[in-house]
Amino acid sequence: MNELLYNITGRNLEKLMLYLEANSLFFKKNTAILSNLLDENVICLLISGKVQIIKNDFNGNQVIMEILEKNAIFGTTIFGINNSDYEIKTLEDSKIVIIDFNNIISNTANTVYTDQFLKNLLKFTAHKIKENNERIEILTCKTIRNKLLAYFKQMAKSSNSRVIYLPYSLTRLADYLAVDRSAMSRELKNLKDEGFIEIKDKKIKLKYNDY
Amino acid sequence: MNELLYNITGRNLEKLMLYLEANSLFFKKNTAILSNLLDENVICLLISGKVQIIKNDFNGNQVIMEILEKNAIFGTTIFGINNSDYEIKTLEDSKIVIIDFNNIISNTANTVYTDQFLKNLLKFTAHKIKENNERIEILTCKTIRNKLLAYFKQMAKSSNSRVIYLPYSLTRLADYLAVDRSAMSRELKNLKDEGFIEIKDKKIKLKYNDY
DNA sequence: TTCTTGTTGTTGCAATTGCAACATTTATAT
DNA sequence: ATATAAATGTTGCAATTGCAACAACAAGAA
Repeated sequence: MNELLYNITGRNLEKLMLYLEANSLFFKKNTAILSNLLDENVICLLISGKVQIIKNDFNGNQVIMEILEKNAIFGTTIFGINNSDYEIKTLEDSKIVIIDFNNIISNTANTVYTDQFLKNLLKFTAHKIKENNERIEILTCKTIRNKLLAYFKQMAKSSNSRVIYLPYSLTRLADYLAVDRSAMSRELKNLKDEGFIEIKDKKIKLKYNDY
Repeated sequence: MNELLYNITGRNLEKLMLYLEANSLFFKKNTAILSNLLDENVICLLISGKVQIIKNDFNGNQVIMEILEKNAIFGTTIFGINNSDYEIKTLEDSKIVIIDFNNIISNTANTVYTDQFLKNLLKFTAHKIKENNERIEILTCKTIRNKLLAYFKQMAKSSNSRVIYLPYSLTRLADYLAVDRSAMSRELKNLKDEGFIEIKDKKIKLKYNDY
């Protein structure tokens, strides 16, 4: 179940979709979607299938930003897909519900289900803000070492442990930190050699105190 | 009027505050606030006065992150004030309304005024996400030049013009881009010398085509 | 298995950057 | 008006980084 539809079922769900003028669309595999909506302000629920977000950087090469699975939530303006540098494409046949953000804000229904939907969405946006702020905190560090340490600090805090597990590959971590992978690899080695951390696969143990 | 209270007045406003268990607190000038709430999830409305957000960086020096005026909205977890590195302090006698985010999400009132409040807050969070995404887009550029160009591009897009006006000082711009001020100054000079831009005070004219 | 694709570690080198320091100018407060 | 604080421009230099290239390895598909 999509988190935006938490606690909304059956007849209420139907009424909600009607009220928000939600469009349920079906896209074939490898279809570009939203290309005509990039200047709108829409929220999309991926009901089934798989979708990827691609960015065309200024050199002309395409970078895969994210791959979204069932129940993912994505969108345009408010979710970072600002402009024509981006492309959204299905990787599999996909069913997507598209909702205009303005319909959410301007509806005057004030029913149990619209209320629940607003709360669900608010929870989602609040979480998104937290994620973004955490990344910004890291990205504003001036050196790769400090970026890594800031990242470790956040991970340690959220898991409440000085042993942390990388949720994805080092290659993707380098993307997340917005640094060169090989330079990050070098810096990880330095931290290891200097005794600050121990790494084994995706497990990192912090050996300093003030993390 | 605070934007979170848009379209909520009089008796409804009173009822809303009651329902959300909002606390209206008064703080003397130069008082640390929220220090006991940093692990909670609260939203604060600055009704009157002035407040600053300070970050203690790892070198021990304090950086003023933001100065907030009347009607500002700030908070803890969901608004980036994650941990003990931050301090929030009044610069003047200030009146602040504090609302627990959980009370917003979990209330079951479903009235005209709670509904309006949810929409107002949602609008605010959506805007915040957009701002954050824009900044992240800039911060992930690998060189100062590319950061500047990405920033210019966004400014040009939002003002729909290739003449843009910096909303704040170059010193603060350097902070926003998370680069050294003097290095940024050097790069601005390069862009100027190479004929890509013209700068006069806070006015920048973009002289290249694919912005 | 074999092929393909993606991840990781490593290193030399050139380019970029942060840092420190200083002079000027501009803004703000008294 | 004068003093104080903040913003800007500039530069040398050392440190950090991105980039390119390659080898080794792992994972997954055919």
